[in-house]
Amino acid sequence: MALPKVGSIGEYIREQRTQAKISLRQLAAAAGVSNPYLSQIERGLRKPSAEILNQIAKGLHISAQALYVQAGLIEDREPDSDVLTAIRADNLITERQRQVLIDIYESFRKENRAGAPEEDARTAKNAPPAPEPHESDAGSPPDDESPLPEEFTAALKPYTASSVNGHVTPETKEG
Amino acid sequence: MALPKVGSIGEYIREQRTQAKISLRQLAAAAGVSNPYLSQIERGLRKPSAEILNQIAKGLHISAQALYVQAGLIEDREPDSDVLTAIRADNLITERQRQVLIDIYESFRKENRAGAPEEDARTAKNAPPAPEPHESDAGSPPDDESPLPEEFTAALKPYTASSVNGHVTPETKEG
DNA sequence: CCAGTGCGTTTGCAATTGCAAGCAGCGTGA
DNA sequence: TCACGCTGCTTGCAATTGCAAACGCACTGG
Repeated sequence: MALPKVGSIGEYIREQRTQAKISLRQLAAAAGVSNPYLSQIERGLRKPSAEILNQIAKGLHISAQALYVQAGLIEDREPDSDVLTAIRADNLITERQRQVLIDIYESFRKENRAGAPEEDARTAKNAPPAPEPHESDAGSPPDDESPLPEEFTAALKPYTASSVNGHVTPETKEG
Repeated sequence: MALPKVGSIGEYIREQRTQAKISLRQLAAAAGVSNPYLSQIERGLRKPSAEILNQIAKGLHISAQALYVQAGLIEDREPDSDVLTAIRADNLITERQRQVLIDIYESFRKENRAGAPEEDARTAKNAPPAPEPHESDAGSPPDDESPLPEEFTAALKPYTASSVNGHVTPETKEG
């Protein structure tokens, strides 16, 4: 059981690194870890400690939280209701902006589901005990089926359809 | 290089444990770690890995994030808002989608600041409540009246151009 | 008084992390 | 062709994690 889970975090790191167009040694130097160790981490041969993980996150200029979540080290929050709840609770944006954000988020989720039926979002280590019924407040707008206008999805296509997903490993060749 | 914070995380754990009125062994059992090791962690003699930390957090029924912050493993960057925190913590969207959402949200905030610096965005009459885009034709009507708010398309402009994933051209492959 | 049970701690060891050094492959220039 | 620099990968080894077993102490009670 030691192996499989660790792999995803390694893949994720490598994905982020290649996206950033930096070499393994560069990231290793930026993160303050040795290059062979980073190599082993990326291939899932080693399970980096939290400190190393944090340094790698800094080297990649990504959120350490995202990395921990990928590593399955943070799992308290409800994964899907959190963003929507926060958006609905935010009072610094207009109602229309709120709806746009919600639609975008749901569109992303939908695209991910369609494009990657395998729940790449890292198989949950613990089965979600009870899906919290995050009921909307009284004044919530009835979200109907048609979430987004056409041009909207069209504008998002470049991110959702092909390139954003990016789990297809464009030129990850090994062996 | 030893982090001086390691002590603080131990103190924090012990604090939480005593507050919960549970013994060291009980917490060790609940967290799935050995009692001697937990003892050493609490006294700062050992630096627990992220996995152990996560298990301890679960055993304590506290947020793993809080523990990571205490351990100095997460930048204590104050969350700009709950929305951003939630977006960053979400693992059901890709990294690029995350960035798009963050950028859009910040763009909204920025526009709101410029337009109505002191007025609560919710009270702004600028935004009608819930737009109901009951589109009839899925074709491309002349965009004399876009169903999308202007701020939205403005926010998306920078991404549609080229800069979402940094610089790489999405589908400009050499073939 | 001594067995039994709980607490936190110490000790010794297998397993693992993380690194320095070195290896093989690829592209560039003399 | 060789030298150089770059890419990532493999190999030993010190240091550390994390645990099982055992220790000392306080409390209960037969």
